[in-house]
Formats: sequence, C-alpha cells, structure tokens
Amino acid sequence: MQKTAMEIDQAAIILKLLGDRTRLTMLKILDEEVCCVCEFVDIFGMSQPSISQHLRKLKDIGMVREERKGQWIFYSINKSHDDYPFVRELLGQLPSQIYKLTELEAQGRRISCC
Amino acid sequence: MQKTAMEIDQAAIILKLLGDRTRLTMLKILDEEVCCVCEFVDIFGMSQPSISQHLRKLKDIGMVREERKGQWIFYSINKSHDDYPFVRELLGQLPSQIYKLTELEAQGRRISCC
DNA sequence: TTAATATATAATTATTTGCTTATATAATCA
DNA sequence: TGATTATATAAGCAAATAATTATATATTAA
Repeated sequence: MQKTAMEIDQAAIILKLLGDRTRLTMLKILDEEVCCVCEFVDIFGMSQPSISQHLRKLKDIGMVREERKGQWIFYSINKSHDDYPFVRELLGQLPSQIYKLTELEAQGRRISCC
Repeated sequence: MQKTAMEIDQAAIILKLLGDRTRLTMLKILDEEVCCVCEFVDIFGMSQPSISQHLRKLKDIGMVREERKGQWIFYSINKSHDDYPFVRELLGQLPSQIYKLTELEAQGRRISCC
C-alpha cells in the first residue's frame, strides 16, 4: 500500500519553517544527535532567547520534542511525526552539520553541559 | 562519483521560497506542465500582479524560465538548475496538482489563452 | 491607428518575522 | 538559604513579506 501523499498546504507550512538557516541547521543536527539549548546558543552565536524561539516553532508543529534532564533541556527530532519522512528526505540531501558539535567538543564546551 | 551535497544556506533560501502555498503549488504544476501567467491567475484566484511577483521570485533564483509566445508568457521549470534535483525530490512527495489545470480546461478557460 | 489583452513593475500597506532586552521560572550548588 | 545556571516568555522594534491598486509595456486585433 502506498503512503498517502502529503497535503500541499501542510508541506508549505513545514517548508516555511525549514526555510531559515538556523532552524534548518538545528533540524539537520537533531536528525543525528540529541542536543541541548546551550549548545545551540554556542553553535549559532545567537542570544539564548532567539534560540529558544526557534526551537519553540519547531516544537509547535511537533517536529521536535523536549526532555528536561536536571538543569538542562534536551531537544530531539520526533521521528514519529506524520511528516517526518518528508523532512528526513529533505535533510538527507544536506551535508552533515555534526562537525559543529565536534568543534564545541574540541573546545571543551560540549562536556560543560551535556 | 557522488553528487556534491547542497549547501545548507542555499537550501534554506530555496525552502523559504517554497514555503508559500502559492509558489509551492506553482512549482508542483510546472514540474509537470508548462503554464502561462493568466492560467495561474485563474487557478489561484489572485490578482495578476500578485501572481507575477511570485513568478518573479522563482525566476530570480533561476528555478523557472519564461518564454514569450506572442501575447503570452509561458513559464517552465528549469531542470538544468543545480538545485533542481533537491527541488524535484521534494515535489515528488507532494500530490499532483494537475487537476487544477483539468478544472480550467473543463470550464473552457484553458484553451482561451494557451 | 486605436482598442483590447497579457504581463511586469512601482508604490503602498498590513502582517509576519526574527532579533533584541528585560524578566520569570526551575534546577543546582555553596 | 541565597547565588548561579539554564531555559522560557513577554515586549518592543526593524526588516521582510505578500497582498493590493495604479500604471507602464508589449502584442494582437479591429
């Protein structure tokens, strides 16, 4: 049986969210690793509220989930989302961004929180 | 040899453009058929300048091309664009929108211009 | 040539977006 | 307990967006 094709309006909503370099990179990273807010702040060199707001948008459509672990809140991609296959296909065509985490780690800034 | 992965910033630019229901539907249609401006005006029930402006954005990144035929200007998708494979993969996951053209035709409004 | 048709561009406007700063909440640590 | 750290939310603002109306340009038809 074939997968139901995605509705075009729903696709437009998702693409609009992914059409931002910060969120697109976030999702690409989250497709490979779980990550906490402070890491994203570090990676993107943006203010913490700005990062929180981007994550909020991804959470609002259910594409990411959060899980508190003590002081930190970890975000992960929601692979059970109806539209995850669509997103995954798309992310699959982009180069891995894991090197950004590797860089953090090299500077000892990843361990500090995660 | 493997295809070079798309740059993430370039992907974000394209996704932002596709993150609009009008442009996304346009591109989906153009991936299957050549179309002229007046047909889009009819299909979307939007003003002609609005349609022209959406087409302009798609043209600005080189994803569509225009070709004048007399009075009319026909738009087609640019399959030679470096990022066309990315776009195609994405569009391939969406349901065909050709029925919108079929509807026009049924009302005798397609023949009128094309 | 004049009128009609198809399209593009310019100007305007309301809405949305993405950032900032300020503040609130929650958990940990001394 | 009080201080620190991590995060979220609220408010404000400048820039971008997507629509509209008005106008310009190009082609065809009378």
